[in-house]
Amino acid sequence: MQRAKQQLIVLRALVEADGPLSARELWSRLSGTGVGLATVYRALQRGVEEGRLEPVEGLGGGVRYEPKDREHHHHFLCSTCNHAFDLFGCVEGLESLVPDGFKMTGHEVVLLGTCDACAHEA
Amino acid sequence: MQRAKQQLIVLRALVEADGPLSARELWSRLSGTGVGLATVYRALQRGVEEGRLEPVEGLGGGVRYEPKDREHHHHFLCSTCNHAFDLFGCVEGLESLVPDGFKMTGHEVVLLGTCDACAHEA
DNA sequence: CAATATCTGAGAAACGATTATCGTTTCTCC
DNA sequence: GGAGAAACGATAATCGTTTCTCAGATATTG
Repeated sequence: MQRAKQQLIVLRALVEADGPLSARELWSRLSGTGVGLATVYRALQRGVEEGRLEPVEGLGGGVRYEPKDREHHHHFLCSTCNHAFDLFGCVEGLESLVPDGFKMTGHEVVLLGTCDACAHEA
Repeated sequence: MQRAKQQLIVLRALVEADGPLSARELWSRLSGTGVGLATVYRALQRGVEEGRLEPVEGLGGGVRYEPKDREHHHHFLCSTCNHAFDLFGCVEGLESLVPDGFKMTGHEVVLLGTCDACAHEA
């Protein structure tokens, strides 16, 4: 088996994904490549250290990761397949929610529902 | 020690909170009452089963709970003290983010930053 | 008050996610 | 090609969270 490029395989799979992936989601997409779960974690950890990846929490169960060079966006979480999709665009009216004395430095928006594929099944 | 009302103590503490609490956050607020962590989990589990409580995920680390009878609202997560605060009001423009074929059934908005108390320290 | 069912706190156990360890393989550089 | 560094996959160890177990306390019913 070829080595030393396993971490690149991991990062490439993340770049090609249409949304943030958890370590295990990523690993299951690499079945057949022989890449071990430990290597997936190593690639994610290094990616974050080097500033290439961004950990994404708040999508139900565990941390997911996405490339850091994406434009500002949010996510859609399918409650059937539990997959997270990138959504481009943003919302308005956030500032009016902030209480006096609080300082907002960022925001997250998650839409919940059913993705296209899952809506057509059932 | 008085018994049989321990679960009420737990639920009351949750109602009085200004945001959703995790099991451990709730428990630490009850130090001095003698209520055990297991009882906190039991009260939370029963509260959810009976429809009184709502689990809230996506606020960084573990599930939090809040009374289900609150009006539609969102949360502010202080990145210093890690406390979650309720925010009343909502935002506009969510529908435009939904991709074709997807069906949105709900949404979550989390504002990140520093709460009033933490902003005045440092 | 007695019999029974429920509730409780403490700690053990289970669980999933992540990290550390190990012997081996591959890479880099000369 | 060879030496040393780095990366690899498998699996064990760790960590925080949640659930389970158990003996005793409390409430309920009659």
